[in-house]
Amino acid sequence: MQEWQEEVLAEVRAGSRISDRDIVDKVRRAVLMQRLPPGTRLPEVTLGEVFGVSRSVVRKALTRLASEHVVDQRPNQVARVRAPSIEETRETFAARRLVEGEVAALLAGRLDAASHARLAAEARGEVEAHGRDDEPARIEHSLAIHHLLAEHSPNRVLGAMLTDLILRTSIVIALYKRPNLASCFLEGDHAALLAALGQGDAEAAREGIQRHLESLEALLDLSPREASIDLMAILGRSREQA
Amino acid sequence: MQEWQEEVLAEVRAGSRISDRDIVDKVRRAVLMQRLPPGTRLPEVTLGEVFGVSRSVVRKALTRLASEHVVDQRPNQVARVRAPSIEETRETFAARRLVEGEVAALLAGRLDAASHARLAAEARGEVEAHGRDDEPARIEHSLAIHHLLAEHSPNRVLGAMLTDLILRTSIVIALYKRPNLASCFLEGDHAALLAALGQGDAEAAREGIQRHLESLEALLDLSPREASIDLMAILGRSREQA
DNA sequence: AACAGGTTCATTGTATACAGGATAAAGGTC
DNA sequence: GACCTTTATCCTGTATACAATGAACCTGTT
Repeated sequence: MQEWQEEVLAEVRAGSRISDRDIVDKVRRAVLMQRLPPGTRLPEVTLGEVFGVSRSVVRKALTRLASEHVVDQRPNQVARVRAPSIEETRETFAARRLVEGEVAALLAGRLDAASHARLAAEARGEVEAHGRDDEPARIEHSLAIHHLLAEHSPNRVLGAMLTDLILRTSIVIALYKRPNLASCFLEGDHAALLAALGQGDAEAAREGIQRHLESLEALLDLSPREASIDLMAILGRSREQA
Repeated sequence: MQEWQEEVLAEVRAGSRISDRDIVDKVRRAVLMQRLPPGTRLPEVTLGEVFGVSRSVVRKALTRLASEHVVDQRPNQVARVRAPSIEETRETFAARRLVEGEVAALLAGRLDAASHARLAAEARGEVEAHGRDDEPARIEHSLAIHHLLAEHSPNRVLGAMLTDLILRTSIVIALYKRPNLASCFLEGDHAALLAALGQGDAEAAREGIQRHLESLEALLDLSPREASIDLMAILGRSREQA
């Protein structure tokens, strides 16, 4: 809670106006980048001081983050960064396969040239970043691809659901990535997907997405943690004072 | 805004403690029952007086309702009951077909006896209520069936998404139901679904759900409204003083 | 040394006050 | 009479104060 306060404070001094949406964005991003590990306490006053606003604004932001499944907000208790279980991780991936597969199928053959070019550019950017061993940049490009799919979904309801699922899977990927793994890059997956989209082959696009997500999930370490996590959650101390 | 205030006030006097969740429940229910038609203004102070709490609690409730897509909350403007467009209605139904179909497929053959019995009882209750021409009761039973599916979904993430979609489709059904139609009852659909679930036939269950939802959507009047709704939304007055 | 009890502190829940923005009504102009 | 401007009112945005709950800690006992 000490180091990142300073980081955010710096960002705050640069930008002048702070609203609840800014707080949501910054916290979401910090969770995604693992600067705020799961279980981190997020007291309202502290956050208020960090962002230079009062508790009212922070409270609204926290409620929103809770509805995005980023933080856990329980009555009379400090909000904490959520730690999705292994089971929930599997379920989130399954849900995303279903939804993103459908979105890709709907999108097949219906992408305008500009959007397709934009997607292709991001895909190129991803392989290039991977070549440079620049994993953060690679992740940005990869996320951009999937977010573009969500944005352009002909079905906006599914698109919004997909946006949520992309965030949630990103969080659990960061959480459960095998530590020895340098990158979660799956060579050619995105290119193949774009090809299927361009050719208008809906089923190929759907299966391309689904296989891609299955491979991604397989890269994670989802072996049961000998109930250590459960014990932590139940009698848990010893994580927040670090 | 006058009549339902009294109703709610009565309910409030009965139950003693009021929290934001109670407000969410009551407003959600009122919207579902069309006691709060789309576009209804929901000022924070008024709601506060109705429920006997201050704006803080009301604000939290409204934010939650907004995240449930029940109300529209825009900066510096009064919250209003949301009026989903015809296009969004179609998209919501499509999303629900996808998600509920998958949930049904996952659930096929995996329902314990008690849950199956509960579902069967609700289905019987529905036909019985329909026989009595008691549409509100029929709706309750029908909703109970679908909510049970969502609750028992092996994939809890999909289950939560389904709960949200059930609410949203219920709202648009109330909104776009053909006025001459007495009931949205589809004879045998639920029974057939239960049979497929009991036999463990995943694909039959999925298709049963999907056909059921398609029939439901077909019962609605989703013909374009000659842009009258759009004009209303854009230059709109003249709806709230009623 | 382990445990039960009570006490203190940290943190959230709720209400209220004031400031700013949006809407609606009144007044003035063409 | 229609249109623009001005003003008044309503309503939300934000901050702050007080109450209430929960967690940590300290103490006294066995």
